[in-house]
Amino acid sequence: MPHSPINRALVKLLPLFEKVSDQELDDILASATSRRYTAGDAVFEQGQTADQFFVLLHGRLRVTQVTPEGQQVIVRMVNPGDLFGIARALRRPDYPGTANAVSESIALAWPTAQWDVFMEGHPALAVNAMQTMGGRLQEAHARLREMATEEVERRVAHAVLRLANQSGRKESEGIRIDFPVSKQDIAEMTGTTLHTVSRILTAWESAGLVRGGRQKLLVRDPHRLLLIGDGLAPGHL
Amino acid sequence: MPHSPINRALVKLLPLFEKVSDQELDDILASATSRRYTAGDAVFEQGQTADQFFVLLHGRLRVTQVTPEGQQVIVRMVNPGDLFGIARALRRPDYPGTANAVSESIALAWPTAQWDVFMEGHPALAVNAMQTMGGRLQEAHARLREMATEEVERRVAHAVLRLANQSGRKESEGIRIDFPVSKQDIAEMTGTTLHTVSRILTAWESAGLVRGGRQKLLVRDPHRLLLIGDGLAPGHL
DNA sequence: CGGATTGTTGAGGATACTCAAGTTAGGTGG
DNA sequence: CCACCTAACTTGAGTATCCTCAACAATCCG
Repeated sequence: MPHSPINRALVKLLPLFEKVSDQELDDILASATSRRYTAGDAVFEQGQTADQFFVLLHGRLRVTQVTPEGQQVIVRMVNPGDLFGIARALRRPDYPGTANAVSESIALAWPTAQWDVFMEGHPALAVNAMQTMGGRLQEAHARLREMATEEVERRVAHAVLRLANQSGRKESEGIRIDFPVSKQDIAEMTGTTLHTVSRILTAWESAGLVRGGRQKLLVRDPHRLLLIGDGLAPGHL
Repeated sequence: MPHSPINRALVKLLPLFEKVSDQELDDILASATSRRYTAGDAVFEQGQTADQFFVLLHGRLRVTQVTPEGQQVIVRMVNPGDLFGIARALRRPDYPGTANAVSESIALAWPTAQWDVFMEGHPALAVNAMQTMGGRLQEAHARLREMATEEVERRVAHAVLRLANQSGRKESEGIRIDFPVSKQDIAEMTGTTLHTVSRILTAWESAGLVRGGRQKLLVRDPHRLLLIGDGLAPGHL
């Protein structure tokens, strides 16, 4: 599969490549390889030497970190168009987390050495990459603020809304999270246990806010969920 | 005070300007102004239009965010050499937090409009700035992981160690945090209350790990603190 | 049709918060 | 220089949230 020629049209519209000329883009794509991953596959693992960085074209990835004690934390979800595995930009020799495909995924990969070349040679790309990191930093701070100040139910509400915004697809009955999410996953995003998540979601389901199922999630009433997230709706009746 | 000529030697050694030529540096400094802040002063406030970005030359700043409910969270401490207030890099029109001097401080300031000019015109600077953001992102993730998985005492241990590493000065008896830190501050860094911090620190003081005082903190035994942080030493007894 | 993964629900208990005094330290003005 | 005032801190008691432990049910997959 590697070294198949990559179609410029596929990536031209990604925000990451905004204001990058066709000429530059061809140059950039020349050193890329395309890879396919099936659900469950690891794109890279925590601690491994960071010899590549990636852009996700299709699918979803879950990036996790494992604590020394073996507890897992979900750092973020990678959505199509996202840059990931950019350990090099952090001047790290290894990947700080593990990236797993949660559904069938396709990514472009470049050798790490290309990073600095791209950054120095394509200022527009550098600005876009910086913006990507900025967005990620803001999300991390938002989550920190939540973890520091909010009770579990509100954190779960925010996590679910974030999933709906980033990876939701509108359906007749609400917003569907269009990849498999387990209660354990939500627990690892919010710093709680799957038990607590289960209790909260069943309560919400009774209230008609969401509809769950085995690794399925449909948000029926985002507005009321937002109220819960902001502490303006009951919760602990 | 503004528009006094700025000495190149003062900033030449900062990591941010590594590999930036003298020529470029002069160009960059030409549009900078230098400002002084006394303890307590706000450099900028949350929500304010981000018309400048800064580099701290001397002193310490505390960057906080306030939740809609009025709870404060300390996002980070700014140390000499650090870039801060770079809302522009995040494509934000306003500052996402408030920066207060905790001790006498001096900073360089540039108009926001210069940001893109610098990034496009000085690739070395762009790479360094990206690295700065990368470091910050890693710290945010580390804190997230802590908040998600660790109990309060361990989080406090990590926060204190982080302060010691970033802003500590070696003394005969240990590592002194060389600016005023209150228990409230530590609480706002770790997502707990000043009461709990007080209880933990007095316990540590009895054990000879630290020595406290009104807004004072001296780490006497970083090694044992690290053990507590990693969950390898008692704590709750 | 088993086996495994995922999810549900209950009971009990611990961590850490809230509420409530009170104490100490530092700065300020008389 | 001392008295006072405030901000920072200490400490105790009661309690709520949420975790742990435990058993069981449902769903998916081969």
